[in-house]
Amino acid sequence: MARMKDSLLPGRARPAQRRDGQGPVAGSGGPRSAGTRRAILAAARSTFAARGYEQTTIRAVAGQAGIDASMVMRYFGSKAGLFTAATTMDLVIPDLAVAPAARRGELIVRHFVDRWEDSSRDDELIALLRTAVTSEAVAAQLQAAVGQLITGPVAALGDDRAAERGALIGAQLLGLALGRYILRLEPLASMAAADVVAAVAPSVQRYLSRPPP
Amino acid sequence: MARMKDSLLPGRARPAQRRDGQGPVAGSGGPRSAGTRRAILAAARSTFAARGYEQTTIRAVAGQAGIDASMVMRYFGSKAGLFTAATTMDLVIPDLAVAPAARRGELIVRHFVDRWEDSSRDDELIALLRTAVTSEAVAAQLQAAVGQLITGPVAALGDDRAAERGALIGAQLLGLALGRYILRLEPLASMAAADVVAAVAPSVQRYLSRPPP
DNA sequence: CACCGTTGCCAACGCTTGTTGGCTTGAGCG
DNA sequence: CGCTCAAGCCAACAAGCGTTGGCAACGGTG
Repeated sequence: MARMKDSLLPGRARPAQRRDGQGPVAGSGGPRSAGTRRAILAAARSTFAARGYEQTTIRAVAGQAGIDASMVMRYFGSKAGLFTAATTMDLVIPDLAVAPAARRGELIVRHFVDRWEDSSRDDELIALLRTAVTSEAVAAQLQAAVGQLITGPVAALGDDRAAERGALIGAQLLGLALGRYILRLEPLASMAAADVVAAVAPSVQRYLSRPPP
Repeated sequence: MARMKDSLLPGRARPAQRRDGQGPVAGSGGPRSAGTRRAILAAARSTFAARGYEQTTIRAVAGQAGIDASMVMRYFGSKAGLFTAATTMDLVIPDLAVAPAARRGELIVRHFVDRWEDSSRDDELIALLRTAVTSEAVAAQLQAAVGQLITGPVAALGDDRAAERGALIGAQLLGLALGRYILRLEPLASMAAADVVAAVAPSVQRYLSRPPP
């Protein structure tokens, strides 16, 4: 089998599987050693976030985790499996109904900016965004995340056109993340989080409430 | 010299230069054969846009241009040189002063959306965006583009805080391009261009005119 | 103690990539 | 015709990559 251009695209479901039928499957959640597993995942998250998918090498992740590259393979089956395991976001879905209608835009923006500012966690979003841009499979993953995290709550308010509003809000928020955390557009990158929220929230508020065209 | 992880970062200024002192330098604009040169550039633009920098191989570009990979090297010196030559945007800077103040947001959004919809040209932006996300050098290139195309015209209106307004508008527009053309968030990706302009323009208008925090 | 599964490392395989140098072809010109 | 020079192709190189299989150390259980 060996290297097949390592495309991260579907069709490479589970190539690893040891030849002896028994033993835990490496790909999903084989509990080999919880400590090492966490070390690998932490190293993978930060490296994927810092360098993107293609420029991240399994050897580098292994080195940062203090183990050998073949260990990463045994734990996660493949580079694509490692990426998947490292970027399964724990979805904290905002509940828009708790805020008055006029402040829901601010609630959304604050929710995401606060999350991203916590640098121990925003690695996942950065890694996902860096990779989605060149991988259709990961792009689909991000589409789904936008659907669940944004369009979903909007639809839960009973809004028709929730899909359109969700996509517009998603584009605004992804642009914000791109400009602030990846491209580091100044002065956006060094503004205080509260100022960013204050600047962007009204736009999101308008996407939430504007009448259909 | 050979392969040095092909990082696209600075420091690899001009490695090509034939050993005989004469002859046109390959890197910048050597007029070897105008037709072939254009064919390579067109193939490079579409491939870089479609697959991103790392997943684009010189062999693929050469194949699409109907020539050999070594020809690409002789024309452009290196993969990084090819990318640079393929993504030098011809800046068409919008003049905001021609529109009344209340319609300048619409003017900006329409300017960029119209440009991107012309698929023969938006390849450059897509390629640039796909690559900027994983290359600091190209990210700097995009920063400069935002400065010239957005912050510049805003500043030309005599606005203080132009930098802040420009960065916010840039983030909104880049998010729009990301969602519509790269991630293809629905229904944003299939909306009519005019509807997109109508939806996003008021946000840009507000970034242009909102009072400081 | 003997057995066995786990954890880990080491060395290699096979493949792709950017890049180089030499060869062939063909047109222009004395 | 014979020479030159650009344009092009072919074959190879060196390196890095994901991935694999075998082997050493160790800890628990009979």
